[in-house]
Parts: sequence; structure tokens; C-alpha cells
Amino acid sequence: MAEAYDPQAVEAKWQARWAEDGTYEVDNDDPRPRWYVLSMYPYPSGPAHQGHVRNYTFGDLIVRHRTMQGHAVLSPMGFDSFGLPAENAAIKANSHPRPFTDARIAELKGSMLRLGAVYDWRREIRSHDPEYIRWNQVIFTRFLANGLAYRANAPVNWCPGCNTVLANEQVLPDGTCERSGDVVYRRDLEQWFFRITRYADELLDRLDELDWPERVKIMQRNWIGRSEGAEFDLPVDGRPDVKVRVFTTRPDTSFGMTYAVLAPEHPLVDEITTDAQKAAVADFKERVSRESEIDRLSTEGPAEKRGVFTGTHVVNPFNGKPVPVYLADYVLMGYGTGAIMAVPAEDQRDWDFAKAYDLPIVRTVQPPDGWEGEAYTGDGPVINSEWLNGITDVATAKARAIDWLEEQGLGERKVNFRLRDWLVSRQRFWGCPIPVVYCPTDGIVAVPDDQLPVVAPDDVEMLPTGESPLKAHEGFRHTTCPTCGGPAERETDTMDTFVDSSWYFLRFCDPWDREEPVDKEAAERWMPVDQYIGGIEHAILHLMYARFYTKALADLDLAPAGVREPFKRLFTQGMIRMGGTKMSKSKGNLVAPAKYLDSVGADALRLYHLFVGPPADDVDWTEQTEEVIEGCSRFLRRVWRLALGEGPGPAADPAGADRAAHRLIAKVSEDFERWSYNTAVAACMEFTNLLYKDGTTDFAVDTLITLLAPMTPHLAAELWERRRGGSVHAQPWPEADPELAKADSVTLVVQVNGKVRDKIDVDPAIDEAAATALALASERVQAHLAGAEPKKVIARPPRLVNVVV
RNA sequence: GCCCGAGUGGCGGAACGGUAGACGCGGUGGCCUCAAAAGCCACUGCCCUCCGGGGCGUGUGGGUUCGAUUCCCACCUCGGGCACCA
Repeated sequence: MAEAYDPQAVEAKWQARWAEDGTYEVDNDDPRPRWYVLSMYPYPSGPAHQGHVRNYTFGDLIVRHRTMQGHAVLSPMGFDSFGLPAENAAIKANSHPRPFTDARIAELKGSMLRLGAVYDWRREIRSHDPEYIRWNQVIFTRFLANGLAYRANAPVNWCPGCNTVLANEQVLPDGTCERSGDVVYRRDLEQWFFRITRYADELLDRLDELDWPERVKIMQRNWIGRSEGAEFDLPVDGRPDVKVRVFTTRPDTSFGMTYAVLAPEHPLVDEITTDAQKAAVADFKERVSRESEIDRLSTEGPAEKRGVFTGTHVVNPFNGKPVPVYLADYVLMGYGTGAIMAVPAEDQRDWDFAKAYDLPIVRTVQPPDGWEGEAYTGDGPVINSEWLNGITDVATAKARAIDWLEEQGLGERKVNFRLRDWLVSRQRFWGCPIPVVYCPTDGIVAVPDDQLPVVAPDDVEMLPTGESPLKAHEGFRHTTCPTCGGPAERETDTMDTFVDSSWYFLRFCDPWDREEPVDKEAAERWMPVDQYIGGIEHAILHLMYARFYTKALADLDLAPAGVREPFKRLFTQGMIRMGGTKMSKSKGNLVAPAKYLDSVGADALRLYHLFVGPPADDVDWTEQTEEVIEGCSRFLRRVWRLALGEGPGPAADPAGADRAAHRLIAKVSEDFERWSYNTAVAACMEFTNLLYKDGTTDFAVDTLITLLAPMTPHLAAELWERRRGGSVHAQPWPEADPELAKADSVTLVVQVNGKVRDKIDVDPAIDEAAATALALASERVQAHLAGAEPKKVIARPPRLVNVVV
């Protein structure tokens, strides 16, 4: 009797061997065809949780599968180690975020190793490493030099009590500060931005060429929010020198404009407000500025309170008629021109406002017969529009209206984006410092390369004031100007941590490069990432920023010019849920993987994650989960006994077992390609059941072990070594022989009027005539025909015959 | 409100337009054992049955088709994303 399967012993042995042998280290000059697999590098929050396990199980499967297929697989890993949790923990413990972060990384890395996920750890990147900070900062200065980084005023949440900026998450729903309880208000502050909008068109257009989940592409398209329309001027009535510029996507409806609206923050507001309305307008502006973001953006609430009349009129250039100008909170300064022409008949927001303020409504598109709705935004013939009347569709009318505006010199075609520039300033300590100094003489000066990295000092006091200790650190703050040598002040803001993750995949190609952030030759070789794997929660921000960085770095000659997109294929795995909500540390409902690593082992836990359902779907962690994991462990023990000769004896029909093995190869290979791991596991279980029933052959068992290698790598390695010697992971991925993989007989299903009435075993090569004859000869079929003549017989040999009466 | 995605046994889930429920969990029965654990074998959608079989079944209602879980239309429920973007 061979010894029982001891997962902990087997797993420790092979993990040590893979590390010692550097099995999954890959050099940049490796001659094999390249393949770059990347799981999103994690924020180190402590030991791995089930979401990590799921992510790295899929990633590791691909690494091992592609390696067996003969590729040089680049599989790097690192840690997104800057961020607020470490800063808060440090404040709480009155320590520094670094030791805290390093400890969390050690824990997470430890559980990744125990999972048996293999990486080229020589390439490890940590965002808080001074070397990575340096290159992050070099890139920032290049962005600055090329107009991709700039400083501008931006509204922020300001807490007067804490004297600091708050993140949206730190503002309570009632608009007060979560720490001090003071009323938070919006205030303009100088902040750093990256000009991602320069790439808006390319970010949108290149989505088409990506092999990404459709829903992620849709989310990105919506986020970019490209809309085509026109911009034109509305002269103020009686003051033709003052004009209000508006943006509209529906210039065809211009004859239906019955009023105009400015955003409350619009610069022309004070100029055009009449004396009689001054008090009301001031009152309204004051109220809007105090409204929290949430209130302002809510569609709830009485429409009557949402606007105010300025007392002024503007002239509709289309028909020369004056219309009143209002301020309304539903018009935003940040989009378009911050002013609109309002056409209540064809815009629901305008309709609601018009109703509340008793403004006229004029339809310019004929709604379909029986239309009972309010604003009509669909297609239809133009009405009430003078020279636009008679046009029967919106698209033509739009084009005609824009042409007219351009001919008259009143306005022009215009494309607007919802996408805003990326605000990267964070008033935080535990992040990459922005490498800039402010000099009274030279203004904003980038820190020169030879003085990088700018690293935050260690002798800081982490205080619960909400302020970055960098601000209070005189030694850091006061410096000299790199240009004039005079006294200057350092920027104390740090960069958004999304900056760190926007190019790490490029650095992985050659993390040893001491000259440049990205080694272009190495990046040329490995990029783009062939398979990127991560959570759907990064569908917009991280993936958008990384796409932006890749394009910008290419244009600045900091990355290969030909690589415009970082991630060729993207797979987004489902979330782990428990009791209806996402399993997470903050919700306190984590089920630690360690407990399963200690009991059933890593392979069984990996198998569970592969088997439980389609990888893209969410997983519910329930009372039953424990039993399913136990079931996976049971299967592995079954394989163990089978492989070591303790299960069934040799097959009476060895050729039949071998043919089944070839079918298994075909099935698992196909399932791997289409991310159907749950059915691949099911096929292996089914095959194992078959061997238990009909007996084994060496080829059948070896095949099973080889196919399991990417899924349960330790067990497969151990069994292969005991049976054959050497490493299963060095074996080539098996090829199915199509001849042998053919089934020796198939079930012909015979239906009468679409209902199954008989099943007959037939030769797979059976032809239509023979199948029909066989079906009609069936006693059961005859019984159901009851003497009637078939009207029609549909034969789809060898699987089906349908007799229609 | 708009945009996605999903509704299949007691449960997780299978199913190029062609046998609905693979595989697993749970359950039932049997074998092994002094007993238990482990293991092995069989059965397991619902209803009816004269045990031959028959009927009903993939959220609801229609449609296309010889045939629909699959394609089309409408609706319901749940989950997610964006939320006044002119």
C-alpha cells in the first residue's frame, strides 16, 4: 500500500523545488515564442483572501499551460504598496507606514507562495521602492515638460475644522466631515492634473481592437462619453456685444428653444443679472455652493428650487426671438460651455424645469401617433422650424442646422467629451512625492533627474490631523531652487496611487534598467500583455489610466512607439460574495484561505475555484462551500490512488481507455482556450470515474496527470515524478489524435414531432438514408405513428432523426 | 432614468438551434468494518403508472422553426455600472 496523499508535504516539496530551480524565471533573450501573463498586482493588505486565490489560480493556470505549450512565459508579480490604509494604520500605531507595509507584503507573498502560484520573483516591483519612485518621478517631469501635466484650480471638499482637503469618501451623506463634524464645502484649490483628455479620441477608437469583455469596453465608452453637436452664440437682448456660448447635441431643435440656462458658476452671471434679480441670484448661488455633491447631482427634490431667473433675455439666432435666461443647478460648469439652450419638448430635464417655471414648450420633432410621453427624444419629421420644416429625420436636420450656423458665422461643429483630466494630487504622505519645487523667482521647477528620487523623510510624525506630515516637515519642505539656487519650497502633495499602477507592466519587462523607466528593447519584446487578469472593479479607472500612460509614454519616446495598447486580452473574474455582499476585509466577512491550505491543501482549494462555476461569474461563499471543497479534495485523493496503482486494475479494453484519453485531451484543451475551467475539471472527474469503472492504461493515467498539471500543479508533479521521473511541467501539452478521439458509437435520438421517442446506438459515420430507415423501423416510433404516414423526416445523422406527422 | 449582465432540480452549475439537468454538493440504499472514519457500488427534476410507459418541466406571455435553455419581441424579478454630460 502506497502512502496516503499528504498535500502539505507534497506542496512544500514542490514549491521549494520551483523556487530553487528558478523554473518559472524567464530571461529576455529566451528563444521560445513569448507570452506575457499578468495578474493585477495587489495592494498588500495582509495574507491573501479568496479573491486573490481566485485571481492567481487563473493566472497560474495560464502560466503553466502556456509553458507546457512551448512558450517563454513572462509571469511577474509585485505590490501596489502605496496607499491610505497603511497611512491610517501608521497613525493609529504611531509608527511609520513602511514597516507596516513591508510586513503586509511578506504576509501576502507568503500566501502566494503557499498557493503554488509561480512568478519570476527576480522582477518583483514595489511601488514604494525608491527605485520605482524615481522612475515614476522621471515620467512626471517628462509629462510636465510636454504639457501632459499641469496645475489648475479644481473644486475640492474642504473641511474648515481640519484645515484640509477630504476625499469624497470622507464626507458624510449629510455633508459634514466624518472626523470633525464641520460642514464641508467646495473650494477651489491648485491641483496637479494629467491631460488624459488629449487622448480621448484614441482611447475611444482603440477599444475596438481590444479582445476585452464587451461590458468593460462599454463602461469605458460611456466614461469617455463622446458626443457630437454644435457650439454657437446667443447674443444678450439689447447688448449685442455680450454673447452666451452654448453647446448642444441637438442643433436641429433650436427653433424649440424657449429659454436658456447658465451654470451658477458661469463667469457671465454677474454681468447679465439685472438689479431687480441680484438678490435672488446671489441667494441661489450661495445655496448651490453649499449643496453637497450628492444633493446637487440628485434628481430628487422639488424642481421649483432648482433655478432662478436672471432678469435678462438672449436672442435665439435661428428665429431672432428673445428668450429668458435662468440659472439652474442641473447645468454644470465643467461640461460643454457651462450654458445651454433649453428645448423642453425634446429634453426631459428642460421639460421638467419648464413645467416648474411655467415656460412655454414648442415641439420641433413630430412624435409618433399616440405619443403620451413628455419630452420626445426619438426620430421624426421636423415641425415648427421655419426653413428646417419638411426634413423627415433628425440626422439630416442636425447636419442642416450646423451647416447654417457655420455659413452664418454664428457657431460650428463641436465634439465634447465627458472624460475629464485626471486629478493626480493627493494631500497624503504615503505616496510618490510630486517632484516639483516652487521658486519665487523661477516659479514651478521640475526636480532634475540627478536629484531624483525625491523621497519622503523617515523622521515624520504621523498625526491624526488629516494633514500630510510632509507639510509640517521643515527639512523636506524647504529646499533650494534647482535653477537659481535660491530658497524654494517643495511640493508636499503626493501622486494618486493609480499613477503607480499605470505603467508597472512596462517596468516588468526589464526592472533592472538603471538608465530609463522602461527598457524599450525589452518592452518591444514582451508588450503588449497577452493576458491580463483582474477584478471587474478596475474596469474604468485603472484600465483607462494604464491605456493613457502607454500612449503617452510611446509619444514621449519613453516606451516603444508601436505599442499603443497595454493589454491585448483582458479577463475580468467575478467577485466572491458572502451573504449578498462582496467579501472584503472592510466588511469583515473574510474566509481566510490559510485554513484550507492547512487542511485540504492548495491544489484542492485551487480546484474548487476552477470548478465552482464560470470564472467570470460571481461566486457565493455559502454553508455548502466547505463541502464542495471537501469534494475537490476527495477527487484528488481518487486520482492519487489511481495513479499509484491502488484503484482499479488494468482495462479490459485498453484501446477504449486510450481513445477516451484522447477525447479528454481535446475537451480540456478546448475548454482552456474558452475559459471554461469548470467544465474542464468536470471532464477530468468524469474520466476518472470511467477509469474506476473500466480499468486503466498507463497512457490514460499519464494523460490525466498531464492535463491536471496547470490546475493542480503539486499533485501532478508528485505523481508524474513517482511514475515517470522528471517534471510534468516540462512535458509538452498533449495533442489529441483526431482519429483516436472519435467516438466508436453515438446515440441516435429519434423524435416524433420533436419529442424523444427512442435512442439507438449507431456508427458515427451513418448516412441520412440509413439513419432514417433505422428510425422508421423503431417499434416505439411505429407505436407513436399509429399507422399514420410521416409528412416529413428531418435527419441529422448521426445524432438525430425527427419524424413529423 | 439610462446602459450592461443574469433568471435551469434541494444547492453550485452543464448543454455548436438537436437526448435539458454533464460534473459536483446534499440525500437515499447497499457493500466493506466489531463499530466508526475513509473507501467502493447503485439510485436521486416533478407528477401519474396496470412498471410497458405516459404527462409536465429552463422567470412570464407571444413569435420564428420539423425542433428553442439557446434566436426575435414585450414584460417581471434580481445583480452590476453610470447617474442632471445638454
